[in-house]
Amino acid sequence: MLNAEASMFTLPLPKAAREIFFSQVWLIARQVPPGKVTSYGQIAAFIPAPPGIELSQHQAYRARWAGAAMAAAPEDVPWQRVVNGQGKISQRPGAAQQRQLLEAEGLAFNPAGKIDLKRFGWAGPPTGWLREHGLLVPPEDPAASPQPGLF
DNA sequence: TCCTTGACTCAGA
DNA sequence: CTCTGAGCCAAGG
Repeated sequence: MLNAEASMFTLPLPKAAREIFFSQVWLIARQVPPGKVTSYGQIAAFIPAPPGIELSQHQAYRARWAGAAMAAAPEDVPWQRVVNGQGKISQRPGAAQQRQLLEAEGLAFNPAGKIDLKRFGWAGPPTGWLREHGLLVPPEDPAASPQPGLF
């Protein structure tokens, strides 16, 4: 155990791996259209483990690495469209501005400060785009695609 | 060199 | 719905 008290810990990402990973986060974040949001974890799930990083470590930390990437995002990245997996804005200085920007794009927040991801959640990039950029294509939900020939 | 500092998510109870 | 625990460190001042 490490740092248990002050909220949450860690992000072990060596410089070389970080450069690759961050640029992929930004690439995906730039695809999120106005009026939609995605989450740190959803973006991160499209990105393969960077060279030299264990898969288990990647899976444990990639969402927080995505957060770190957004903190360092270039001007042209719509950082406000990335929220946490519960549909809430992660608490930090700048959170108020994020909410303001999203409301200006037409997003609605419930009294708990939560966005309805069924309504405003982004489906993610098209499969072809993901493949072109060397990103991971998520497995299809078998229940979502009806079998041809079956009633 | 020591110390601080970190935009997360998921499963279980 | 809320709450907990687990994941287990590299940079920069």
